Amino acid sequence: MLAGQTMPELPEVEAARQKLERWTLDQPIHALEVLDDKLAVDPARLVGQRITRWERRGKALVARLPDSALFLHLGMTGKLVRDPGERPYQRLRLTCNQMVAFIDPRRFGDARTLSHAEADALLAALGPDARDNPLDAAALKAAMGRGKTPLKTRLLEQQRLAGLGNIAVIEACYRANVHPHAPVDRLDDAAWTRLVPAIQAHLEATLAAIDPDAELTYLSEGAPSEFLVYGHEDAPCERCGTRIVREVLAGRPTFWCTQCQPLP
DNA sequence: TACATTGTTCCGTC
DNA sequence: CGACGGAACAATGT
Repeated sequence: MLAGQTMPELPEVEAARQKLERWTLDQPIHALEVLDDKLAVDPARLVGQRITRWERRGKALVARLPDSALFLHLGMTGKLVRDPGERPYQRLRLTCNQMVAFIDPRRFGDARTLSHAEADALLAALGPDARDNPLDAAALKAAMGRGKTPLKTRLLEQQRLAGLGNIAVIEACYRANVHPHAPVDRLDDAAWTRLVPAIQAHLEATLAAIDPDAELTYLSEGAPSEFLVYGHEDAPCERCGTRIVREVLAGRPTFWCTQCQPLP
């Protein structure tokens, strides 16, 4: 049972998309304030137009308007807040019927005004969305490619499968009893077959734990969190009691049970 | 202080 | 030399 959010991964971005729909869909943009010069957002291309659609693919969000598109990525600490008042770290303020602020303390997020063609190209560069287009085992295997590259590395590549971040990959591998360092060439069909529902189960459990009306809160803000294996270094595996191992791979912490997730 | 975190870009290696 | 994988980068709170 999962509770709370950490980084914005696919489920958090989907929750943000739903908020944006509730707050801005079919409404003309009354004002757009760019509070951070790093964001290549041109209000002149957007103000006065009506948002006809909010799309999401993986962690990417795109607002469609008649003549332009607005790309939004939450990065590591991004969130959307209604009526932000004087809260710090606001980077963008979008006002339709009500004001919505893009708040992002780490500033790893992004927002850009794009043409529809540019937005299409950006979305097309991403792999299939990990939730909207659930892959079967054969398609997942094909998407992960060949070679000695660790499964974790490939699952993180957004152009292969869009939406999974470090935590989602670690949790899915644990659920599937697959070693995150396993070279993709070494995984048998049974492993690919286990990975598909493992990924889905993690995403759905995380999504179900998000209160659609509450502001996203992150671990650094003291949000409660309960992962199956992420962060459990040296703690006993909940299935077999073996001590959970931590190692850095692809520059990010990796956790697994050496008993449940043997290296193939 | 070093570390944590994301996705992209760069560079060394095979 | 092409492909690949690790490191660096940006930013800031703990």
